[in-house]
Amino acid sequence: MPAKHFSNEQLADTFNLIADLLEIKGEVIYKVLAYRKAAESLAELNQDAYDIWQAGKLTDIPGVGKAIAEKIDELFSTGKLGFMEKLTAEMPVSLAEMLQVPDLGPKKIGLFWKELGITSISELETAARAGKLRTLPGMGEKSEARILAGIEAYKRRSERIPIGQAYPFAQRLIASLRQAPGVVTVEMAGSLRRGRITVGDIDILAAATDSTAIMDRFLSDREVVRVEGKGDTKSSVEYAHGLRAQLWVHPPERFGTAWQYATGSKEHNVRLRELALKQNLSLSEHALTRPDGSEILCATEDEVYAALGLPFIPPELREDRGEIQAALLGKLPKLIELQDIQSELHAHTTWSDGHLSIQELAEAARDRGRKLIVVSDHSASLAITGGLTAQDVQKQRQEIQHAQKSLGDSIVILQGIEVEVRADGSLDFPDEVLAELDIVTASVHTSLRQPRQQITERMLKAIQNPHVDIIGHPTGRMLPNREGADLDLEAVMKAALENQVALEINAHPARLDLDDVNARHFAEMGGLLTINTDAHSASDLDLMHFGVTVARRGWVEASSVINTWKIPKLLEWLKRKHPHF
DNA sequence: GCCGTTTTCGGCCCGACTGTTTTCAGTCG
Repeated sequence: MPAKHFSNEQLADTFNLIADLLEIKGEVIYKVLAYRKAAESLAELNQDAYDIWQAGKLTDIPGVGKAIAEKIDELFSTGKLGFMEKLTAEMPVSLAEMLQVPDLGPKKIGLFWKELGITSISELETAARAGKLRTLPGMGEKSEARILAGIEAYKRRSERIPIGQAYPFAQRLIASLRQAPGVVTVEMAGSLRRGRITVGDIDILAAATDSTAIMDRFLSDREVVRVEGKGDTKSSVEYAHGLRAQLWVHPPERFGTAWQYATGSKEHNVRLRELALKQNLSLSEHALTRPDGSEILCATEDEVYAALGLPFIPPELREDRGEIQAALLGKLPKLIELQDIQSELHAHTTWSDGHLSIQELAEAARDRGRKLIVVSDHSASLAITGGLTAQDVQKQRQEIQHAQKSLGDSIVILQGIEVEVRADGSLDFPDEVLAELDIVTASVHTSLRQPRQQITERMLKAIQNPHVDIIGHPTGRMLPNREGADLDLEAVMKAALENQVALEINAHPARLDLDDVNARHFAEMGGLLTINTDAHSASDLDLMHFGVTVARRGWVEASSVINTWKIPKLLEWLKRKHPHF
């Protein structure tokens, strides 16, 4: 049977588009939600929907029932979808994009389309400027102006902000808000607190008995370019570059429910509310409410979860990926913490493109509590970094010994390398040199666009080298714009497991590679991970928490991460490929 | 359109803010 392949992502896009169009058309909302749920579920799937289709098990996918399974079947069998063709004959697809405009929703898009024939954002802008919108029912001058402001905001708005930018910005904002009089607590919430790699906006939650002072401070910040909304309990603003933030203020005795609510994810909160309803409790940001209207107030999140019979669920797990079920069964993982990190196994010095000498790097690592640091400069073929040749290794060894003598037993310095995996899968150094080094990280920096099979085989070849300990930033992605290599990660993980190679979670916020989902999968296979900053300067060493957050989002425990191990255990592990230990 | 340890039919999470309205609809998170 001729069959066309669609990725899970493509299927999800299709059903999301159907949902958007149906919603604008005015279809009952639960049908729309059903399509969105199916799309979400497909996007999150860690298995190819095509394989599930071939096995005839589409309806095993959560949110996929008879009707949606038939549509997936039609897509795979014929490459087309009659339902979609009929829908797009009825209404232009460009209507769906209008949903991206803030303060513009499906109802108004439907109204403008049916009454004025408006089908795109630019047509909407023209009509608004001509004052045509205000004449419609439910519309007025203010609504028209609000839509124009929304269109302006949409044009300014960038994509989601990388965590590396949003996090420091949020920290400064919170530090400022904490100075407002009468404020008890100010905390990060939303996707930033959950550690998503990109965030749509910054969510902040404050506890105060009177919200006036902190709201004023929030709204009058000199970096604010637009106030999107303001109230006693909730306000939102936009800063330059399209970055947005919102602030909720609740009384201290209700801070627990409020923080839980503001942290999300939305899907986690829906599951939690469903669980509450089964216990005859209604959960909101204000309280848990019994049927008679009496309230259970929670000042902490612990109390919220405890009231529902659950242990505390760490924010990084709150993505509706099985965490509530695991909590009910008492099977939540004991997540790795920043304090568990003993060693930094990936850092650069002036021997390649780093900014610090070996001694300075070791001191900086020691000052941050590390017990061991690996000097892992680039190898020579990555010419732009001025990397090491095999001949440089001995000279560098001497400098390391010198630094070790000077620093005594305050920190252990090992000699490693970030050896380049060449385009053909061979490594930049001969095996004898790799064996002599203390630890070897192999990384891909070039020819990342090789076809899937070629780059996968190249990676497998590197993993099978008898002296490779770690694969650095496995996919080579750069956030937010450069996609990683088209690797068969399943095959890479299997080979890494067989060859006792650890996969890196690179903690630099531009990489965060492996990602959370794959780190979880590999750890569940029994694989070993390592979390490293890839530091090129002293301050880079402070980025470790981003990598730990990725691991936590991947349900990873400290025992799976080799640089949490005590030094003797780590050295014992290295011995298997570096006999001199 | 999906789903079921209260249901195969009748539900499907909860509240703030805004604007257009005199009690509510739309949007957002």
